[in-house]
Amino acid sequence: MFLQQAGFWRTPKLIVDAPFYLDVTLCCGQVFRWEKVDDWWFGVASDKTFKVRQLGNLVEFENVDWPFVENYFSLDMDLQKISASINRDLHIRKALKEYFGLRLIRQDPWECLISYICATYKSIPAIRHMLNNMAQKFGEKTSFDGRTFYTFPKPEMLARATEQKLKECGLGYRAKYVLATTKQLCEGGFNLESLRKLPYPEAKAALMELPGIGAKVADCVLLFSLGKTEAFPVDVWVKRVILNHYGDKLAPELLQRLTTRGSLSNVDYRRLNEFGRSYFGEYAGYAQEYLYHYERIAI
DNA sequence: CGTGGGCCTGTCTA
DNA sequence: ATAGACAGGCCCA
Repeated sequence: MFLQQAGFWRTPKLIVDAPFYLDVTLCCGQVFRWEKVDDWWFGVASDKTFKVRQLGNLVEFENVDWPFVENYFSLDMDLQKISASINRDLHIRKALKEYFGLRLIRQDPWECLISYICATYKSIPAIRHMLNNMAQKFGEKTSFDGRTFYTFPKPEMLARATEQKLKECGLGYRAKYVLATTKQLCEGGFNLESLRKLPYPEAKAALMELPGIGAKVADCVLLFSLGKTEAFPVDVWVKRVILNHYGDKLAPELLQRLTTRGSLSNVDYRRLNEFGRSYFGEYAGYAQEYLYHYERIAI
């Protein structure tokens, strides 16, 4: 992965011998709590507070070791192979070319789950706001590099919250879903990690049993934290991508409904999801992320 | 079993 | 300024 290590021991500098585009990876909407100060990104992941930056193919980081960084940014995945696998048409080819090096982050499943319950019907700045409020109220305070951070609250901590307290974090109607799901994870026999072993459809069905988790949230959790690269979340942006660039690959009737109706029905979600997975294959989730980001930036 | 309407509230635009 | 629309959907009737 890296060819050489040099420099001051506290700040390892690694020449990464694999395509990696840090800024896009952290900006493309998969994670919400990273913060850029000058050219350093500061973040908390699984109770580790660290910073990372990229200068060309030189990646520097502090307060964390290389194996963690490599795993977190899934730099062990062969992006050339993935790219070749999803490179099915001219449109995605442009997205791949523009943002090559965008990586799917391996998030903590618990944090990912709560984050995406909160993400429903909200804009990214608002999601960030909610999650930071929750971390500040229920997480642990840490300090690093002269700055203050809060870890994402553990399930036991959040289980002690009340619906009112969560609403004060700006969650609105999502508060009761977060609380109910948290309690099921703490008390009930629901084990998030065990979903890794299940095939995609079964893991998805299991997630959708939890309060506040529909098909879209389940797909996000599976893709971003449980290693299901074939998951293909369909949000308003992906719907736009499909309408604008893949309409000719859909049934005319479906295309007609999508253009006339605003919101996506459960059935139409499933159809778009199935389209994405069958069209792009086992790495459909990577295709989704490149297309999503490309469409958002193009506005 | 498929569909339509309501929903908390932070942000952004006019 | 202040209202109004919209936001990475989910649940229930």
